[in-house]
Amino acid sequence: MKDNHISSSVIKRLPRYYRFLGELKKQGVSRISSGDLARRMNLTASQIRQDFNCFGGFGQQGYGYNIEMLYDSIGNILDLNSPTKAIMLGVGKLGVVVAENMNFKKQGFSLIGAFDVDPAIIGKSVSDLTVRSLDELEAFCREHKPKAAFLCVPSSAAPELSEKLIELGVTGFWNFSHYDIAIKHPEVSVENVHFGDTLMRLSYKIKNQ
Amino acid sequence: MKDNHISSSVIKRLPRYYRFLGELKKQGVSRISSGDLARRMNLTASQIRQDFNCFGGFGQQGYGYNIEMLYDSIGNILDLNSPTKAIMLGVGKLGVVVAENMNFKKQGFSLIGAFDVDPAIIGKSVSDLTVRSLDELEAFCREHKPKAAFLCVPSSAAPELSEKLIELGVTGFWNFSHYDIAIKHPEVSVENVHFGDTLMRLSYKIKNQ
DNA sequence: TAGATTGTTAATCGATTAACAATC
DNA sequence: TAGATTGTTAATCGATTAACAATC
Repeated sequence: MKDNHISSSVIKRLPRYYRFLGELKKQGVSRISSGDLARRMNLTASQIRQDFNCFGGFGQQGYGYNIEMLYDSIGNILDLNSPTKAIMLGVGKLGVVVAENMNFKKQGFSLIGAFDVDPAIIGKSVSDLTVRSLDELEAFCREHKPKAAFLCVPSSAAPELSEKLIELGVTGFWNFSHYDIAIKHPEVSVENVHFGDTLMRLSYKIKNQ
Repeated sequence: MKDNHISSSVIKRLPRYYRFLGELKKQGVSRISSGDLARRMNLTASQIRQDFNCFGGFGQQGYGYNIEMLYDSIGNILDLNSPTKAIMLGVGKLGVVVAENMNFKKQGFSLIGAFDVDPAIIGKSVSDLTVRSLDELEAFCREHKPKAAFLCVPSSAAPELSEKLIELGVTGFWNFSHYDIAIKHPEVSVENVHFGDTLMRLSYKIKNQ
């Protein structure tokens, strides 16, 4: 498993491969050819072989790929097996839904804290955690050193908060706000979840289909 | 505004341009150069000029771009000004949060109905609508002809439901489930919102940053 | 006019697809 | 062995960047 520079186009596709292979594994399928997988996923066999080759030769000529090995291997590349400590900032309705509907463990994270500024929310419990006051953030981070932050706060609160989190050692953001963290801080990792953007794209597609 | 084939890479960037320009407009800025916008958005000036040129020459040499014209023009390309009728399927916690936190009007949609199978949910009101039983779906669609569906149901319910919706005239899906609608139906438009995929990518990025 | 900045062409870079020899 | 399917190289395609003449 040589992970020495996998292109970002390949990385974007990995979670989808991971889901499809996980599904096949669950169904008890043990091997699959690039052609068969291509048909199921609506890709070309060529692309699948190129992609899978980035991280070591798990295929076997004349036979195909071993699903379990491939699945585990993608999981390792995505680092899903050594949970990254994460905290949630902003536990409004969105935060609660996100916290309670995700299986963070399966996706490489462990949620170890949740923070809010609203006295009506502080003290509530969310997915086995008690929501803390934002005042406790600094002490908490110095003690537990979370590496990731799930940002479910309003955009207006995001600039100051992200600044503080970076100072406290956070290096990755799962960002639901519209504030663009990466512009001031190209050194941290950011995954934006922008519902509105996807809706606007859908609007375009429907009109132009 | 010649919309005769804008590449999909450009389309993906349009919502972000739209947000940044909307912000500038709100701040009362009336013009901007590609260089200045590039700095703010972390893009190259060249790319911005190429992108904006796809849909007509709104720039002026020696001066820059008129923000209001550009903003409106992108809004028109994305078709945000003639709302597409949409219905929501599945009004669990996620559905409620989505329905109540989005400003659909601003993003080109009008939510005209919401459906669920759970008797405990049917009858509740969500964002000015009363949740209906799924039994009413067919009659409702024949009468109101929604073109878009927001799919907030479990993945297991998605295949059958999407099939039915397509029969009833839906041509666009905002899909929160993991079921891959596009494979069986390449003719419909789909925007997937896959939280888990973005989390896995974040996991990779944090590890490899 | 001089300076600034676009529109657009050409050059570069990267990603996808096609092809086929290697090999299980 | 014969058939299937990979690994990998080469060809194609598309997207991004660079450069500069056009022009406000």
